Amino acid sequence: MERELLLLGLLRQQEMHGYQLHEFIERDLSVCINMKKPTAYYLLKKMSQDGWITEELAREGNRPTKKVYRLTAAGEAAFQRLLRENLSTYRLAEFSDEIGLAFLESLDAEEAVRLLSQRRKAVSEALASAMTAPQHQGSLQWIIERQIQRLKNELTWMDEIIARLEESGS
Amino acid sequence: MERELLLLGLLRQQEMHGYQLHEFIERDLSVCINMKKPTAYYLLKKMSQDGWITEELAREGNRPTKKVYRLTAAGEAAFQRLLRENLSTYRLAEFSDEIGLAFLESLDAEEAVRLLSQRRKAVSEALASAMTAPQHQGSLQWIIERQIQRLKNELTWMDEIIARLEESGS
DNA sequence: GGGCGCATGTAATGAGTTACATGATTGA
DNA sequence: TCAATCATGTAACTCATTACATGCGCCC
Repeated sequence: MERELLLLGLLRQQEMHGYQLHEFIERDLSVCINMKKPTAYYLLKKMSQDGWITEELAREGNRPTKKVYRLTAAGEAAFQRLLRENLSTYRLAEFSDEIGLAFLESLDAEEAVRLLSQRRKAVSEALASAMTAPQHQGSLQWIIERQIQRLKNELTWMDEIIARLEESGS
Repeated sequence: MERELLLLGLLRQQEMHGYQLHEFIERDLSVCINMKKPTAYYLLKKMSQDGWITEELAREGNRPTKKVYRLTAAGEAAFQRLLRENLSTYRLAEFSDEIGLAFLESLDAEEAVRLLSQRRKAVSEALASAMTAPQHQGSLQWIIERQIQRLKNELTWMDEIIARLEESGS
C-alpha cells in the first residue's frame, strides 16, 4: 500500500494527472522512489474505481486529453489510515541485496577489494546525485534526507570492509 | 539472481536437501533474509534443470526421501559469476518503505511522535533479536553484522526525527 | 490416536516491470 | 520532416508469496 500512499499524498497536496504525477516522481523523488509509468496508471485507475479519487477529463488547447485526479472523502480517509499504518510499523527488509558479502572469503582479498571498490564507486555516485536532487519544502524533504544518510552509512560500511580486507591481505 | 547466489553459496560449503537449506535460512539468517519454502524448492528444481546442481535421492532409515543437492562445475561457474556481479554492483532501493515520512506534516506533532515511537519499538526489537542471532564463522557473519549496523542506523534516525518533532511541538 | 516434525511439492494470486501500441503537438 | 515531449494505456511476463495437498514417523 506504500505506492498508493505516495500517490494519495501527492494528489492531496495538488490535483494532477497521471503523466504529471509520474514525471514528478521520476524527476524529484527518483533518489528514493522508483515507480514505472504503467504502475502509476494502473494504481490511479484502481483507486478511481475504489472511489478514493475522482477522474476528470481536461483538455488544454490541442494537447492530448488528460485525466485529472482529485481525492474524495474516502480517499482522504484511506490516506489517513495508510499514513498511520506506515508510520507506526516496521518491516524487516526481505532480502539482503549484498548477500555476496557472505561469500567474500571464497575470493582472494585483492579481487574482493577490486570488486567492492567498484560497488563503492556506484554508491558514491548515487550519493552525489542524491545531494544535488531538487529540494522540497516540509516533510517531503525528509525521505530524501534519509536516503542521503543511508547512502553515507553504506559508504562508511564499504570503507570499513575494504579496510579490513586490505589489512588481512597484506 | 540473489537468491540463486545464496543457495549456491550454501550448497558449495556443504551439500544439503531443500528442507535443510530452508531451515538453515530461517533459523540462522532470518535477520536479513526471508525466503519461503516454495521459493527454495522452486529455485532448486530450476537450478537442477539448468545443470547448476545435481539432485541425488537419499533415505535415512524410514524417513521421507530427501533430494540432496550438490554443485556441478557449471554451478560453480555460475556462483563465481553471480558473486562478482553481486559484489561489484549497487542498485538503489526501489521504494522507500518509510514514505509516510514525506507526509508527516499532515499530522500534529503529538500523534506523529506516538506513531513513530511505535515504529521505533519495532526496530529496536528487530535489533535485539538480530544481536542474539546465531553466530557464524567467516564472511557469513558479515551480512548479519551489516544488518545490525543498519538497524542501529535506523534507530538513530528515528530518534533524531522524534526529537525534532518534540522540539517543534513544544 | 493425535499432533508435531520431516520432506516434498502444486496452484492460484499478487505486485510490479518490460515491451508494445497509439496518436497529437512542438521545435530544430 | 523527423525526433522529442505529452498523454494514455494493454499484454505478456517475472518473481515470489499464500494457500493447499500429501504422507510417513515419532513422541506423548
